[in-house]
Amino acid sequence: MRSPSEENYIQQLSIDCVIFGYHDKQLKVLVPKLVFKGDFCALPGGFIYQEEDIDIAAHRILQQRTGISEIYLEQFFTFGNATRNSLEFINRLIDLNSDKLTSEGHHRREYDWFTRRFVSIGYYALVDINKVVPQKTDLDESIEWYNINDLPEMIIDHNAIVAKALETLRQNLDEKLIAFNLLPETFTMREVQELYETIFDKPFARNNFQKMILDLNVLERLEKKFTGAANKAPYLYRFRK
Amino acid sequence: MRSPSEENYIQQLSIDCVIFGYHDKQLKVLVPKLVFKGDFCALPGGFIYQEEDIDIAAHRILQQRTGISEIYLEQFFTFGNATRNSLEFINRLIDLNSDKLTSEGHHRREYDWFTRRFVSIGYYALVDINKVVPQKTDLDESIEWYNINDLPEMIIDHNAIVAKALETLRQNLDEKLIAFNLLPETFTMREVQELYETIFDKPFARNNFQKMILDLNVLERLEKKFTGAANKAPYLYRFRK
DNA sequence: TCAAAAGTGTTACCTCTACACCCATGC
DNA sequence: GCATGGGTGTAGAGGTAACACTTTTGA
Repeated sequence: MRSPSEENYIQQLSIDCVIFGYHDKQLKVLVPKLVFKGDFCALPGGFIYQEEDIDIAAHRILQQRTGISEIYLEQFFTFGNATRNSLEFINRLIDLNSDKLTSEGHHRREYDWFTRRFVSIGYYALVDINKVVPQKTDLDESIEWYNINDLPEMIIDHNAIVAKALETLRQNLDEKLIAFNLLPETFTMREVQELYETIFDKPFARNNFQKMILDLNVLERLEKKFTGAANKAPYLYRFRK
Repeated sequence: MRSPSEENYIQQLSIDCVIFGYHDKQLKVLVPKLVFKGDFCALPGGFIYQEEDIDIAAHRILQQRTGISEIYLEQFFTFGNATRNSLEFINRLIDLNSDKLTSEGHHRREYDWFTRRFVSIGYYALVDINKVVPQKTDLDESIEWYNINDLPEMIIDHNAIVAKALETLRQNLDEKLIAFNLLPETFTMREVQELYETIFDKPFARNNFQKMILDLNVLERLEKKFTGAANKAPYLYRFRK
């Protein structure tokens, strides 16, 4: 793998992705941790090739990290404060990892590439968490799902980027009917409701919620799902586009 | 004034502004036409200094073109198709203006700067059209307000940028109470209604509209406005933040 | 038979809409 | 007085929220 400074990327422009998943009544975000000492966490991100649409670049980055190609993806905001650079982060990283790194030749170019001020285009993705096998890059020590309320501290403004992504997700959820991207192929009405309650962090009345969702006319009712529990078996539903 | 290629700008990143005004029951957009032969129109735009927030850059560009500094301004989308470059436009411009231009030295650098692929951050502004004195730059032959339904053909994807801006404006209008930025300091209820009808391109019932707007609790009722017409004088209102 | 959870119905309430009416103004 | 446009009131429609009830399931 070549270094960013050797690739034919647009300079000082990056893409950062907030990948939302849902499991166990928790909204989660996929966050890699870098191989370097110091517990540096950063959103999955990347750069844009000279001849590449930004949407395509975002898809490429997403596929790299999740292993799946059909992903719901939406641009939501572009972050461009002048202070958005990795200088502080990179210097601390070098300080803590001086054994592995030298600051000459090749590394010098990398340093110059990474420490400049970047403008970053934010995308959020909604994925079925069961279909994703998180993929590490060479630079990742690990990549994990974190509960959105329990995110690690991330570099630069990445925590703020997640906050803005969540805000946009809430605004778009009803209008664009995108919540189902977070669920598996089939699901019960209770699961939909719990997802909504998690995203909006508030309860919904069960009967009214069911009515509201069914009135959207986007769900197909399938057979019942027998769970073995001592109660009426719920129907399964499938989202139809 | 120095040329863009000589300034310390971020490369391949630009800002384009859709400046909305309102007059005579028409929603208008401020569009400059370039000095060169060939009727080239382009949205007011510019570039971002290395040490400048993108919001500040947008304000700077706006102030340059409108002469006013307190402007309602909002980022709405970032346009980044790989085909977004001015190559075709610049070549046609040079063809048509070969008498004024040479392609050597200084101009060569300019050519290289302008013909690369650009990613552009879109902002829309809402201004009181009476307060604006449109300002030409060195490169503008003219700068004029165009009805949004009667825009000239603009370079690259600028017409599409306006369309997306209008879409966003409609979405944000009610929630963010920003329509009043398009009106003068004081206005009648009829003027507010006509503005809304223009933006949404549909009629509203007069009494219900009044109730809806007053229920927002953001207007202050002032004295009556006697127009000389043979009917009841309407109240003036002021928007209070 | 019972508890738990799913499905459905019903009513009260609020909001939005359409219609109606009255008021001020200048001719 | 009268035409014109502005301001306000009100009943009906439609939608939302709260409550109630029935059904299914396995222990």
